[in-house]
Amino acid sequence: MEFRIDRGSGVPPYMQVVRQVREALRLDWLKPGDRLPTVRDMVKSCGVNANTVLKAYRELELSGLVEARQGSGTFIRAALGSAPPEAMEQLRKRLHEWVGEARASGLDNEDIDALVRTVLNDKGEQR
Amino acid sequence: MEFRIDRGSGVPPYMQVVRQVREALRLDWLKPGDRLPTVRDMVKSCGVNANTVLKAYRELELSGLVEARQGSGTFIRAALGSAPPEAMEQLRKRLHEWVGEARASGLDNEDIDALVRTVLNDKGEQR
DNA sequence: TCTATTGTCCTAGGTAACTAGAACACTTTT
DNA sequence: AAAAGTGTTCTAGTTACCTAGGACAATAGA
Repeated sequence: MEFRIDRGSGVPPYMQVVRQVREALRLDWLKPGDRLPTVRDMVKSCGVNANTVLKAYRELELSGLVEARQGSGTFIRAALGSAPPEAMEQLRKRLHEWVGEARASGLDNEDIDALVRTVLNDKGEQR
Repeated sequence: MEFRIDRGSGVPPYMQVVRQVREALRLDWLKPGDRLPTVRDMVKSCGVNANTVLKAYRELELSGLVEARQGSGTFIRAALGSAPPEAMEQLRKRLHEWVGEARASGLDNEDIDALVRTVLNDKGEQR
């Protein structure tokens, strides 16, 4: 599990860590029992302060997703996988194709992001 | 043009305004000559400070997207549309279908967001 | 037992961003 | 000419978050 902290995005680093862990959980990249990087590892690899990492891990712990064991590490506690792997793969494949078409039409990542957001909002408000 | 400021997302309000304007430009919701909401309108509708709006508008002006005319308003100057409207509609339609399937598989907005991000990153790194 | 590793806590300081309130300059409308 | 609306500037204060550095507590392994 590697973390990428994007300074300048405006999103607080500790929040980026939280999101990336949740994201990995949703995609089944992390499973119960897995150990997250050490606080000190994170400090070295991401250049953030120990307190920042701690804040992120604590927030994850409060929401019940991880469990911190002093002296041993921080471990995944719950799963977030929301669909069976086969369905996930199918969806991923089709999305991949769609992105290919979008790129062929001249859209860049930001264009695609904007489009996705509006479609999600449309659908979201129809509930 | 309506703006929604999400406090608690960690993203500075002024940046959210900038992004939403750029997003509207990308989707052809805003075109050259259109006038953005008044600074004072934004203050009322979004509950942010005039300085915050000003900062957002100034950033947009520095990038050449809008033009501020003292006494009259802030106007769109350039277009950002990256694909012809027909292609855009086609892409939107197909994406809409895909989102429908994803929802049917049990994914929520955050799941979908995570999936989109990874696919974009995959493709992005293959360049 | 001893040592290294790990999570945790504390204090102090700094920066970016937002808020509040007032005033000024220019344009448009009446 | 006058009034209303608009962008702009300024100062002061507040808050959230990050940084730095050190120290403590519990666990795992030699």
